[in-house]
Amino acid sequence: MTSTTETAGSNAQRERRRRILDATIALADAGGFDAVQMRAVADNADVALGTLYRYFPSKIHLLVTALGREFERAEAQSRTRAVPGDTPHERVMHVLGVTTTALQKQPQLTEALTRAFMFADASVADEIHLVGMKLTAMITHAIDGTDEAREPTDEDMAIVRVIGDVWLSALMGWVTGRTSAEDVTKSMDVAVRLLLR
Amino acid sequence: MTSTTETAGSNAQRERRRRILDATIALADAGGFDAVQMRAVADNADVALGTLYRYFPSKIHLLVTALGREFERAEAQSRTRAVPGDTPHERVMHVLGVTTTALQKQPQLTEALTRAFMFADASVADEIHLVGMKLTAMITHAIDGTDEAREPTDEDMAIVRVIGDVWLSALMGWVTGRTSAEDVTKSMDVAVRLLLR
DNA sequence: TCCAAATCTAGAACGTGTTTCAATCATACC
DNA sequence: GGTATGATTGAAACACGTTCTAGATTTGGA
Repeated sequence: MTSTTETAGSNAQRERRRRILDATIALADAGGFDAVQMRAVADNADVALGTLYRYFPSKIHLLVTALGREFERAEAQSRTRAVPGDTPHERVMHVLGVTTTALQKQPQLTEALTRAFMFADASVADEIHLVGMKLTAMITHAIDGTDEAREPTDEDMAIVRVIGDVWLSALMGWVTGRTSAEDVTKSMDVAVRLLLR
Repeated sequence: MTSTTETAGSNAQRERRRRILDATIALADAGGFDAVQMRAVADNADVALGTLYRYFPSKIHLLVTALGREFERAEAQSRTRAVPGDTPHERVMHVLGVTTTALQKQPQLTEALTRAFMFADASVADEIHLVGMKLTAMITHAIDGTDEAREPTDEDMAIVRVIGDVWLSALMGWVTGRTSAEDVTKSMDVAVRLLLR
């Protein structure tokens, strides 16, 4: 579960890394993507600018790594409980609804992390992949419900990927201020209905 | 068909606007998003930097407007011919395949325009909306085939939107170098199969 | 034709992501 | 303890999007 980068290095280095990511989340939560300024992150984390760049080679790496840490938390928590709902549609919509509500409560943070995710290039592929895995794990868990033993079929996985794509597009519309939070829920509902029938 | 902004102003102004958009496309085609530098666009279009900003308030506006112009061309052309294929699935995949192939031939241009599209905020909503309409028009046309008279149902429109979302996500993966062009076609095929059954 | 207003130009200047560098500090090994 | 190696610091510098300004040019109406 814990990846190499999170445990590598001395105690002091792990502490620095944690302070940097904490400062990133705090700044993002307060003011969104634009407020996550590298000098501000360095100051708040009590490291020099050069050190920040030694840990994270770009603002995008920094934000996507922070996103990965948050997603890890969310997915770990979701894994502990069965998802309520009688049908796959209900269960998937429940997970997406809970997630969307959580994101709505921290719109600036969501904006910062989503923008970084969308802008990330190939050099961030590993972190992106981690986030994608967590998301598909959450949705797959919802489709299967309590039937833990059931192995997801190829069809299931394809559906989950499409749902993830629609979710990302909807989120993009929301964080860029072009659609409302209800629109996100609505388009997810339509997509899930079309796919899980 | 022609919007206000495209025909407004004097001849000289329309010429300037055209030169600016031409320079934008040329730079994007040659070097992608990063190569579209505002000073370079202004130089190549033979206008002052301040004039460029008077015509387009930001780099994102500039690129999204250029994308709109390209899409307008593509959609106008697609409207002239019936889409080959016997089923909606075949026709949609044909349109998406042709489009993906065209994008592959100009990867830098695609990268520049897609990145701008993804980064655009609410202030670019009008231009974004135009692009979205052109895309859904193309896909709807493909679903209906030669049956021009048929009015698209709500279900059709919902399906088209989901396809558009998946397409955008796939494109994002491709332009950021995380997936291959075949992956784009493959995920489109899976999504279309799931939706048009 | 002439004038006022709008537009255009050239260039300086600012903010923020990123790079670089010399000096200092910490760590591991002898 | 002493030292080599690497990490950290502080600060300067650069790149590019964006803003601003003062003067030249164009335009549209009297």
